[in-house]
Amino acid sequence: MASRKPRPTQSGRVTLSEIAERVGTSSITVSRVLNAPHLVSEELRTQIESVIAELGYMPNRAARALARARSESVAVLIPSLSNTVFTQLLEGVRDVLHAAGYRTLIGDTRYSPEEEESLLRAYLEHSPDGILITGFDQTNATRDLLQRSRVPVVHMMEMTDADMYSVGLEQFDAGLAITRHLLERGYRSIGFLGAQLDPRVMERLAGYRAALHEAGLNYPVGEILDPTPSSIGLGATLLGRLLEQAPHTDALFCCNDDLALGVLFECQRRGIPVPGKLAVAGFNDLAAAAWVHPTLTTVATPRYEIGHTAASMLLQLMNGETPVPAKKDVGFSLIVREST
Amino acid sequence: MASRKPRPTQSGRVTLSEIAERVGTSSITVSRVLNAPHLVSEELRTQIESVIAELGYMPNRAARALARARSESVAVLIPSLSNTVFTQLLEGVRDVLHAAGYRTLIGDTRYSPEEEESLLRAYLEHSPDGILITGFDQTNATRDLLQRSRVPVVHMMEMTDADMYSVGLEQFDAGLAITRHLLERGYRSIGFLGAQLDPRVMERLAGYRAALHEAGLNYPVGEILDPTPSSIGLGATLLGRLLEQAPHTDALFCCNDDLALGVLFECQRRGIPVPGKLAVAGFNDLAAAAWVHPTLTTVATPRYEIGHTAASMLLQLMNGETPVPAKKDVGFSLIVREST
DNA sequence: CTGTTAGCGCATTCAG
DNA sequence: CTGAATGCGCTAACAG
Repeated sequence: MASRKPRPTQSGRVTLSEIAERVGTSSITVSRVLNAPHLVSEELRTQIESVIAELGYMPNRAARALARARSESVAVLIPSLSNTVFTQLLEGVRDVLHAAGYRTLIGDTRYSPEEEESLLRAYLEHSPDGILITGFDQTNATRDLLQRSRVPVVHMMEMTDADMYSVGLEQFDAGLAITRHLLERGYRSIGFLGAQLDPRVMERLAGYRAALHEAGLNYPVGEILDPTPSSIGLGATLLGRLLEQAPHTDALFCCNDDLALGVLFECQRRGIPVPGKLAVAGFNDLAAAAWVHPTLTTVATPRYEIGHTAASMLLQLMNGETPVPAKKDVGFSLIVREST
Repeated sequence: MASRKPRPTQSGRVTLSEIAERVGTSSITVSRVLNAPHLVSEELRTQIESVIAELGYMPNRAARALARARSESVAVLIPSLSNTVFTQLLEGVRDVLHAAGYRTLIGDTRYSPEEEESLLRAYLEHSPDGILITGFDQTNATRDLLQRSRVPVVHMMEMTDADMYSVGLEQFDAGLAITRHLLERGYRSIGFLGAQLDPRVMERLAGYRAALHEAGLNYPVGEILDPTPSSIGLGATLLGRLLEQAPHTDALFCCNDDLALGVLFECQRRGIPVPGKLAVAGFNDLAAAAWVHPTLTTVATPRYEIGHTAASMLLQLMNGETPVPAKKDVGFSLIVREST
């Protein structure tokens, strides 16, 4: 009767039931050896284990995910892979999640909320068990997708008042702190160099302005804002722009260390003494900051810890627990070096 | 008769058959709208499409992968995520593979063949349709896994004589070229700073030695090899070691720009004129090289292009085509700047 | 402790 | 152009 052609054996890979057949048992028992070995008798277990080893059996995650409605994967969305700030964060994430048996699906949004939305849409098809996402600057559609997916989400890098799980630091306070430091050092014409202009940079800018304001100052001519991605080269360029626009600037807060390094290099090239003629501060405390000449004053941000903590919080959520507190502030520290 | 409790509806997500039911058709037709829309009548199609949009249907990749025995994902194994050399390579990979509808599973091996093996084992469970891997320094077990999986593989970064698909450059030749450049500039006591000591560094070292040899020279006292991961700080440290061990060194080839930058900074600190007293060359042409003072002579390596080309080659293999040639040499270029 | 039954969501095969 | 039947590989639920 049945005249249909069977599909060719698909993957060619060894399956649970092939192992079962070899041993003379059922596939569910083999499955148990893998997932709950204490439920299988010593004898059968060792027998099955040896066949598994012999045949080089390798479980099929797609089948498991389908049957269990859990993928054991986590989507991680960061703005950029070529910025070590985020790759260090990823290391913290990876260390926690891999130890717990999860895979990470890494997505680079290129600092674009639209790209983030599109990546999220793609990754949701994989039914991630959890999501780590950078900041709070999501499109409405992204927020909607997150909500309707009912997948636990932890936001990284910033703090918020909203009712969301998050691990980060107060970017505003950090901008405030480093600007206050410059004020304490006696600088008065303090400029600001900003690039990329993502939400964290804008918060630092707001902190900078607030610090000037509380000192009874303001210095709008010293603010250079450029939406281009940050780079050392851009730092050099923007210094040029600043010196034309506000030649009397005596100190400069750069929104990140890349810009600050570019500024330092350009100062060397132009023979501008740092900090004698111009003090320079950065943000993030990248590896070069401690070695460049003069060494760079900056704000150290605990990226690894953010990733680690956020991933731990997500683990709790994926286990059905409720992390307390829901928001963790990992803080920052002012690193005063030679450049100021 | 049937008294078993049905499983609770698993994911809660909208499925093909729910959409089919709403429209009054079968799930296979809905599937066709997604995968082969030209096979469905205009009328049914628009009707189905609107229900898909209305319900926010999202395909389940696990189910699709299981049914098609294809995951539409590619595993990418690189030594380090915190080295921009590899993140730029990943950008090339990503641009090609995402455009072709593939997801990338990124694995950071920490320069360890054993870690690489363990990651590969984990990722093979996802049935990747292809694999991109760095270099040729795999464990025997890794080679075996790759072979038996029958998944297409492309190796990145280096060249080989073996019969494998690969995209890279002759690390030996690059080391040779930059050392020849130093020789042409008249330097004779040319040292070598190496860290990490991965296969690519060792090839560059071999190229360096060959160049000295063909000039009738050798300078073993000027070779500093340290298995520690590269960093700017390590460059500074190793310079100190070199100056003790071989104070008459007049030029230095650092196995990468991180070390070279550390050397340059430390020279500034110690008041050693570059290139007056010591010429310095790096490798990779990282962003800082063109801006540091003095600007750094180095070898530019086309990382993005390697990733892009390797991914394109892998696409061909996954489509059942045979890439010709099987090995692509993307070359390198000597960038001569102020430091030599 | 072990096995049977059923089904996860989708796509291939073949028959209309 | 559309649909029914079937199975991908695995595991939850239940019954022995």
